[in-house]
Amino acid sequence: MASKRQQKYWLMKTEPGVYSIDDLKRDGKTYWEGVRNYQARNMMRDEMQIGDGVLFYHSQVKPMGIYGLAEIASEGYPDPSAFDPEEKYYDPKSDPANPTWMVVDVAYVAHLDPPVTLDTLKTTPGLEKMMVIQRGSRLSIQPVTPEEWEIVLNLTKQVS
DNA sequence: GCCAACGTTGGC
DNA sequence: GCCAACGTTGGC
Repeated sequence: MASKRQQKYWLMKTEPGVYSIDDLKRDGKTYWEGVRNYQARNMMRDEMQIGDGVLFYHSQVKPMGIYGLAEIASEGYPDPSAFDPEEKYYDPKSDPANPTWMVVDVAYVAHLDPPVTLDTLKTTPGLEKMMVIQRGSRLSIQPVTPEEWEIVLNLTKQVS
């Protein structure tokens, strides 16, 4: 067995009206259904590993920003919502024998209090390259560097 | 509510 | 395989 590789860090975006950090706290764990973007799919399928850190970002809310922490709780597996015609995320083109879309499990870790707002991210030295602050950045799953992770956590307190 | 960014679709 | 049209995301 290969030695455990370095922990990686991610930012995952949701609208609180769809799935919020409060929902995740209530559920403890969820699977990240509904991603229909190949770049994001590839990260879940190929790169995420159990124990990776997640910045839980909320869009479409005031103020926008990082509201909590989570962690990756499984490796990638086929997205069940793609196969269910009743599901909003149903994709008739995805063949269960050769699934197009993948999910990972995501487990609750903590709320951030206060949340780290988008405005703060934009004005904090060291975060200039973060994908989430770039204009037109629509990717719902983004890689975060260890340095960025460290800086973000130093901007707030964690509460469970 | 607007509209820029940008991924996807479909005609050719 | 190109690229214009279209739809969606998401900040403002």
